[in-house]
Amino acid sequence: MVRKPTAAAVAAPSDPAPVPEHEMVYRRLRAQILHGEMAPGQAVTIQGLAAELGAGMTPVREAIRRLIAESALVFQGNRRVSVPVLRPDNLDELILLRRVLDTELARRAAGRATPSDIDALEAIDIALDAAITRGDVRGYLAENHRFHTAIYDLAAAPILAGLAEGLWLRFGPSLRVVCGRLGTQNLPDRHKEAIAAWRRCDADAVAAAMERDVVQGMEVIRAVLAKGRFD
Amino acid sequence: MVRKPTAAAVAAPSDPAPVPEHEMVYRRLRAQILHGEMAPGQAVTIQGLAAELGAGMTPVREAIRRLIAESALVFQGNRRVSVPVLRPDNLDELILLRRVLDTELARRAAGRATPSDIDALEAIDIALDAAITRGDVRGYLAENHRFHTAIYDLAAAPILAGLAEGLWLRFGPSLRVVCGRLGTQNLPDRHKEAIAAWRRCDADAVAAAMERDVVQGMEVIRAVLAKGRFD
DNA sequence: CTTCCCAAAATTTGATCATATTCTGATACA
DNA sequence: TGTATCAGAATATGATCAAATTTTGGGAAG
Repeated sequence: MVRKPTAAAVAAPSDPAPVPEHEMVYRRLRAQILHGEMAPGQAVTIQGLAAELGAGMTPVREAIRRLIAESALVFQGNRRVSVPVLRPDNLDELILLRRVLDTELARRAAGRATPSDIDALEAIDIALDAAITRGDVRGYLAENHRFHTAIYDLAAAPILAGLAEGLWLRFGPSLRVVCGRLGTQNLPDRHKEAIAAWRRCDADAVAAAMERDVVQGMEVIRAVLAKGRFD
Repeated sequence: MVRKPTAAAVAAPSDPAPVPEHEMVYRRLRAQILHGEMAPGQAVTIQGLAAELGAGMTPVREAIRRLIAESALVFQGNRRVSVPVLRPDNLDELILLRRVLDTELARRAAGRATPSDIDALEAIDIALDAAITRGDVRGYLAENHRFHTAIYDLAAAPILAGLAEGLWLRFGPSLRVVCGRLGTQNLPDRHKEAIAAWRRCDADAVAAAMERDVVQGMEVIRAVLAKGRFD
């Protein structure tokens, strides 16, 4: 019954391909979208990506399908695929969803976080501040995402966390545009309020702080989106 | 070299491939999962499905990838794929999500539905009642899903609707198990309350009725899930 | 003599690639 | 302006390789 994977678990020092190539391509493309390295509206071709990433067509194809299913890419009816352009009415829905999901996840995380978990969150927030004062857009986006993802992981609610994580893919491309216009100085950051509330074990205050953080962040996107038409 | 551009253009009476094959396979598998034709925990193999559906490996492969991305199927670490088994803690999250999404979508739909839209909803509900009294499980599942989907479409909120629709894939396989144990008689149906409220243009009452409908339906699943262990 | 367990062959299944076919969009020509 | 042709890209097939599970056979212990 109980099987002992004799050699597979020991994992030889030279691991040639523990994760398949379509998974690697997926993660890479996902990271690019998340960090705003692909412009909204940009066309995506299988053969182009295959050549660019030095991968075969089949793995690239599967990665693209997966990203389309997550709405990180859009299939344009004919056989074209592109990075989606965020519209103001879409943003309204995203704000509503993040208000619900991020606050619920933060509330659950508040009931489960150990002091060392909170220390880890604070460490991420410090790195985030450093990126802001450094004017490092890429670093800000990465640390901010890491902060929220850490909360998702603490909540022990895989379905909610998966949906919340999926939302980031939708506004990722636009985030880069926003930061490119505003710089990192004027970005809101309610993380310190949340951390303080966490230390007090005040779940309601944590949720409230996260809601403010999310709404303010999304409103910044909305403001830039409404002002500049980048088609 | 020698091309036959005419063959496709003449378009025989039976349209051979207006939609690509991977899309056909996807829709078919999705429908099977949604209608509970695949048992929770059942293994899914590419080659098995390819043989069963008379399709090539590549289209089946892409359809499975897509369904995995929607969490309609699960990738089990090694390279095996199976229909997910719903656990009670997952159900808690699904109930929370459906309460939020279905009520919000119903509220938005309430502000936009025309009288003929409401008539269409009522027609679906009548067909649903007929399926219940007939004891037709398959028909009940189909009409119930159609009812809620029609509301999603009316709400004009594509992101919310997409997420709500995606949730159905998660409890679809279990729904069939539930109906197999209970029959169709004891299933709750708050649709008539909702339709009456719709006619009064009372958005709050519509949302409240939908919330009761959703919660009662999901609680039925929870009760059966907690009672019978079907592994 | 039977039973259990471990190891290695055999089968099944997934991953990747090269190739052929079909479709879309655009350009050139009338 | 409208039509025909062409290049480019996506879809689909089958073959090939790699990995994992299952089966099978032999030996040791009871």
